[in-house]
Amino acid sequence: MDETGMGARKPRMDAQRNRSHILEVAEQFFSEQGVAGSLDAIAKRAGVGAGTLYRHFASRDALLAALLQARDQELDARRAAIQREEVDSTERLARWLDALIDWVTAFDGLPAPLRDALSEDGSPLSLTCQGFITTTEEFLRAAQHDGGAHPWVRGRDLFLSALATGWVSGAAMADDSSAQALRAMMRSGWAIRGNRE
Amino acid sequence: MDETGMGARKPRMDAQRNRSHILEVAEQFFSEQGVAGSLDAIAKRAGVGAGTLYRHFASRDALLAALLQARDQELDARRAAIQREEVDSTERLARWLDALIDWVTAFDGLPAPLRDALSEDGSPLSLTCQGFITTTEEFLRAAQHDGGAHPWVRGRDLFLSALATGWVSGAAMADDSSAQALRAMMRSGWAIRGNRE
Amino acid sequence: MDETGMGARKPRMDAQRNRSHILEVAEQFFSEQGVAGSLDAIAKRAGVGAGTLYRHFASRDALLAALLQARDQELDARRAAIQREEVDSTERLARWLDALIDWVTAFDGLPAPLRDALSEDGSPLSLTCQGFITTTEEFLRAAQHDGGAHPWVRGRDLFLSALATGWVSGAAMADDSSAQALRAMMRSGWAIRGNRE
Amino acid sequence: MDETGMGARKPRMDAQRNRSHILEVAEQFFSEQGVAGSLDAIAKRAGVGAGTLYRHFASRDALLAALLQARDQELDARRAAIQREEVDSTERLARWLDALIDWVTAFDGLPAPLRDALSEDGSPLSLTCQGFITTTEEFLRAAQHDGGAHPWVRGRDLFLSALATGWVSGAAMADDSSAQALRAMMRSGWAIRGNRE
DNA sequence: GATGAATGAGGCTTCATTCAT
DNA sequence: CATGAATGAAGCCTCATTCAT
Repeated sequence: MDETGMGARKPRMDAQRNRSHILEVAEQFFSEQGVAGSLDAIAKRAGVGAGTLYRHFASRDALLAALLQARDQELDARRAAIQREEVDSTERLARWLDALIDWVTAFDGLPAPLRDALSEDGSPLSLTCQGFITTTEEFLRAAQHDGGAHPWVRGRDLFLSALATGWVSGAAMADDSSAQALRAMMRSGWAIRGNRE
Repeated sequence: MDETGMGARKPRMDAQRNRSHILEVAEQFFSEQGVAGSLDAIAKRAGVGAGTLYRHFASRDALLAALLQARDQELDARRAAIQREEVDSTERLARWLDALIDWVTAFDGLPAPLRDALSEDGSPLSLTCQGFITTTEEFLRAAQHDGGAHPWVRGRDLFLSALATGWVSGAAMADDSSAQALRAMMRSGWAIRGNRE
Repeated sequence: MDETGMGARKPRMDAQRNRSHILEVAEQFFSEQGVAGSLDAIAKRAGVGAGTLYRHFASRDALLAALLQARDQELDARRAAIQREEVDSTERLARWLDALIDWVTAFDGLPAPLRDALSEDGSPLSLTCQGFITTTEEFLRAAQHDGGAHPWVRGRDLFLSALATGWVSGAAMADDSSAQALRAMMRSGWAIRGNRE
Repeated sequence: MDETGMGARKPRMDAQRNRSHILEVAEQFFSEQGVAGSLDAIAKRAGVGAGTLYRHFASRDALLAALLQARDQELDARRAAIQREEVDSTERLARWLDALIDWVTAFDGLPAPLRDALSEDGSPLSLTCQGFITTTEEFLRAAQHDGGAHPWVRGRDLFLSALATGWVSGAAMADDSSAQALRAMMRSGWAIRGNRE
C-alpha cells in the first residue's frame, strides 16, 4: 500500500536530509575547529535542535564515526589502488601506512579519540579502527613474507604508529619536515632495509 | 633585607612555602587525574586561594614546567649516568630516548602540552623541551658519527618520536606490549642496524 | 498482501495488541523506575513510536489510569472479599484502608499524581480516585454507624491519609517499621478505640 | 584592624551580601514556584552568575537547608514558646506538631526533599530534620509519661506524619478542610484520648 | 493508525581568570 | 602577598509533545 515495490519504506526524506546536512556541517566544523568542538554549536550551525543531532548521533564518537565513513571509503579505494600498483609488498605497506596517516589527519585532534577507541572497544570508532588494523595486518604479512618487514612487528603496532605520527603533526607544528621525517623513521622502523639508508 | 635580622616579616618564607606546597599537591594531583585536571581543585587541595596559585604560576603550562623541573633534574642525572656507562654511542642514544619516554609519561596527558609548546614557543614548557632536544642532538650526533644512526635523522624528530610514543601509551591501553613494540620500532627507525633484526 | 483473509484491514487487532503491549511494558517500566520515568523510553521499549503511545494515552496520567485499572480490579476483588469476611465494620474499614495503601504503593511515586488528580479533576486519574473514595465512604459509614469510627471523619480524608501513608513509604526509607507505625497511627486516628491501645 | 576586635577576618562583605541576596530571591522564588524551580533562574533573578550560586550552595538541598535555617529559628522560638505555655504535655505535643506542619508547608514541594533527606543522610537537610525529630521525641516522651500519648508511637513516626500531612496539603487542594481533618486524625492517632471524640 | 523525526527550551555543572578586599 | 568571590559562557544531555509522512 506504500510507494514501495521493493524494500524502501519511507526513508524519512527529511531525516535523511537532516542527517546528511548535519554531517556536512560537522565536517566543516571539525575541519575548522578540530574534533573537540561543541556539538551544540554544530547543531545550531546545522539549523537543527540539539535533540535532533543527538537522535542521529548519540555521541561525539558516533558522529565522528559517521563522518569518517565517507573517508573510510576513500581509504578503502586507496587500498584497492595500492594493491593494483606494480610495486613490491614492502612498498605497498609503506604506501598504505601513508594513506593511513593521511586519513588520521583528516581532522585536528582526531588521533586522540581513535586511540581511546582502541582501548574502550564499546566505541563506535573501534569498528572502524579494527577494520584498518586488519588491513594493515594483511599488508604487513605480505611484506614480512617477502622479507621486507621485521617479523616481530604487528599490525596493531603499525596502526598505533600511524596514529602517533598523525598526532604529532596535529599541532600547528608549522614544521612540515618533521612530519616527513617521522614517516621516514617509521618506515625504517619496520622495514628490514631502511628507505634512505 | 629579608626576614633575617629584626622586624622579621614572613613574606619570603610564606611565599616559598606556598610555592613548594602547591607543587607537591599539583604533582600528586596530576599523577592521579592527569594534567588536564582543574587548577581550582589544586588550589583548594593546597589550601591556598586561586589567586595565589596564579601568582606563582601564571598558567597551567607554567605550573607544569615548574613541576617538571624536579623531574628534569632526575632526567639530567640519568643523562649523566648514561654518559658514564660503558656502552657505545648508539646504545647511549637508545637509553637516552628510553629515559625521555619515561619522563614524558610522568603524568597522564603530558605529551599534549609538550607537543603544543614546541610550536607555540612562548610557552614556559618550550625551554624545557628545547633543553632536551639539545641533549638528544648531542647523543644523536655521537651516534651518527659512529655510524650508529641514520644521518638524516634530527634531534627534534627523535624528541617528537619520544613524545608520540609516550602519547600512545597514554591511554589505558592495557596493552603493554604495544608500548614495547613502539620503542623497538622507534629504535630500528633511527638506528642503522635494528636492535632485534 | 496482508496476513489475513481478503481485504482484511489490520486496524482493531493491531491497535488492541499495541495498547496492551504498551501497558505491559509500562507496568514493568514503572515498577522499575517509578512513575516519573520517560515516556519515550516506554515507547521505545514497547517497540512503538512515540506517537502511537500518545494516541492510546494522551498523557502520562492517562497511561497511569489505564495501568491502574488492572489493579483496580484486584482492589475491587479485595473489597468484595473484605465485605464477605466475618468481621465487624470497623475491622472492615481497617482492612480496606490497608488494601488502599497497598494499591497506592504499587509504583514508586504514584501517590503524587493521585494527589494532584484530586484537585485538578480533569485528570483521567480522578475518576479512579473518586471511585475509591466512594468505596471508602461506604466502609466508613458502616463503621461510623456501628460506633467504630469518629463521626467527624470523611471518606476523602481517609483516602488522603492512605495516599500520604503510601507517600511516606515511597522513599527507600529502609525503615519498614515506620510504615507499620503510620498505619497503626492512622487507624487509631479514625477509630473510636485504637487498635493497640 | 578591621571592625572586629576578635576573630572576624574579612567577612567578604560582598559575599555576604550576595549570599543573603540569593537567599532572599530563592525564598521568594520557591514561594512562588515551589522548591523544584530552576536554580539557574534563581541565579539570574538574583543577578549573579550561576557559578556564584553554586559556590554558596553546592546543591539544591544545601540552598534549601540554608533557607530553612531562618525558619528553623522561628520554629525553635515556637518550641520555646510552647514549652512556656500553661498546658499539659499532650497539648504541647499537639501544638508542636502543628508548628512542624506549618514549617514543612513553608514552600510548595518541601516535604519531598525532607523525606528523601531522612533516608539519604548525607543531605544537608538531614541535620535539620534530625534536630526536629529529637525535639519531637522530647515532647512525645513527656506526653507518654503523662499518659497522653500511645507508648508505641515514636518521634520519627510523628515527624513523618507531619511531613505526610504537609505533603497532602501541598497540592493546590483548594480543600482546606481536609488539611484540618488530617491534623485532627493525626492527633487522635497518637493521643490516648482523641481531641474531638 | 502508526511512525519516529524534530523541536528547543531548560536543567545542571564546571572552570580559567580577574579583582576587590 | 594572599585571598577567594564572582563571573558567565559553554558544555552536555533529556524529554514531552507535535506533525509530516
